[in-house]
Amino acid sequence: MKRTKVLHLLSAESPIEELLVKGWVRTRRDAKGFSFIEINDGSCLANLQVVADTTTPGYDMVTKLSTGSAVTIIGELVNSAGKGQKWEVQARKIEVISVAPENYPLQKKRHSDEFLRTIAHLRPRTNKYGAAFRIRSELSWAIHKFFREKGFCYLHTPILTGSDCEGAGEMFQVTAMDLKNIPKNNGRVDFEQDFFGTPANLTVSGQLSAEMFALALGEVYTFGPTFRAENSNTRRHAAEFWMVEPEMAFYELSDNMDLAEVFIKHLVLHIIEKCSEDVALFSKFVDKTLMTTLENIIQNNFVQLPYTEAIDILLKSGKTFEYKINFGTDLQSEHEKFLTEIHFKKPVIVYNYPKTIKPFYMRVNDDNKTVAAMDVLVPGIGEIIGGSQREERLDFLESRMEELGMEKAPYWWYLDSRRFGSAPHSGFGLGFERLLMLVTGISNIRDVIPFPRTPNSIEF
RNA sequence: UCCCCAGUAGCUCAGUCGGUAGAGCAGGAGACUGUUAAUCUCUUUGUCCGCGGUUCGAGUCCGUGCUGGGGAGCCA
Repeated sequence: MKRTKVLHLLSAESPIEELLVKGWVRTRRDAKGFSFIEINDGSCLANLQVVADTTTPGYDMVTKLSTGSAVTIIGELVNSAGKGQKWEVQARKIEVISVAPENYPLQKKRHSDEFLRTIAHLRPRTNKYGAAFRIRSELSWAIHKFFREKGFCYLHTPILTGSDCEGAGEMFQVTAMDLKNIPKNNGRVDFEQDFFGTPANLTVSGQLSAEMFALALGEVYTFGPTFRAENSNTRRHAAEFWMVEPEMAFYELSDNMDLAEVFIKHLVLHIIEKCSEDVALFSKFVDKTLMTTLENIIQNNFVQLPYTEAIDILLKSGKTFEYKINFGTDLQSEHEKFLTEIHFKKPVIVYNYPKTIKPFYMRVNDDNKTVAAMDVLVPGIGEIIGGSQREERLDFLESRMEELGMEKAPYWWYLDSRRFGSAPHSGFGLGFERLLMLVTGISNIRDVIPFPRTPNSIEF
């Protein structure tokens, strides 16, 4: 007999005479002569209630079924005689696959997120984390679906990179050298003897590679792991996270901003529709304002606000900020919060930042003071997307690199794209985990990553 | 890296003025019931984070280290 999943049983249209279901025991309630066993197999949030009585083959083992035990049930799907569920399984045979002993760490009660992080290998067995990781999966699929329907190519950019100054933060160095016996030349590390013959790092962004493919395939996106060796200790940062980076030929900044908005709205709507049961758990137990927040994102136009106007609003707010704001300073958390949570109360796209605080590849505007950059800020999370129109003019790009004291030689291939058939193009990077935090209301990035990596933490 | 807070039973926590520790849940035993994180009775469990100090006496006060959390910076 073929195994049926709990998800399908609970959404059955009619009774089923014989079925096979396997899963893990969430809880067991004994009555005189029979027991209720709740089974979860991960296919959905809800448990399946199984009723077994003393005549059921295997019943002698039922009383030993503890939370976490794995079982096989053969039985019949019938309308439940009790309240609280439509269907239940009347067991005909129960086989115990394994019994979880009394020291099984997950109990039938609420555990703190901090404790569950210490048992990250077991926490997906809880309602909350099961829901979070089902949503993570669905959100990944939704991203691919969105781009596929728009005719984007999915691009795999390298994880290992020889570029060491992409300006996106501290990088993890990668080497095949014996660290206990590093080859030296005149007292310096001799990278010529390393695997690639030159220093190598883990990628901090696939953008520069993606630009090359956008200028060939038109519209591309990457979706993969990204690494930052920043010593960041916050609930919004991880050393290893996933980033979505679309890159589009012939897109100008406004096209870029419009895509970012449509993208986020599409994904939020998708999750509300496809994961309603899991989302309901989060809005009930994790963040009571979640549905309001998500509706707000779907229904309202994002504010598109030039950086200079953002500065004006902040200056005229009458609020005293810890960090003084004026043209040329970057927006701090407190400023982003003010704009998204107090002033506009919805997502805000700030664009045209001073070129002094943005990287070399962003397109310089006609005022020669600002660049065509844009950051999407959302209430509660802050920056979720950072992007720009890229500088497609070779002379502008080279003089920017010179201004910043960058060595041009390693970028020969990047500059080549501006020599041969250069064209306006734009793109952005979206922090996948931050989007997950947004749609679940989970406030710590460590709780939306299966096995999170943060400073001093690489267990599991 | 900086600032703040916390660390007590397997888990979540309480512990007054400094006098050698307690509850709920979990575990164990029993009762009862188409039960819903079932209920009721009985019951086991402690390196009070480590080290040092003050004191007749420290879970409690002081110093220090470690771990965790929140905020800031860096950023997605």
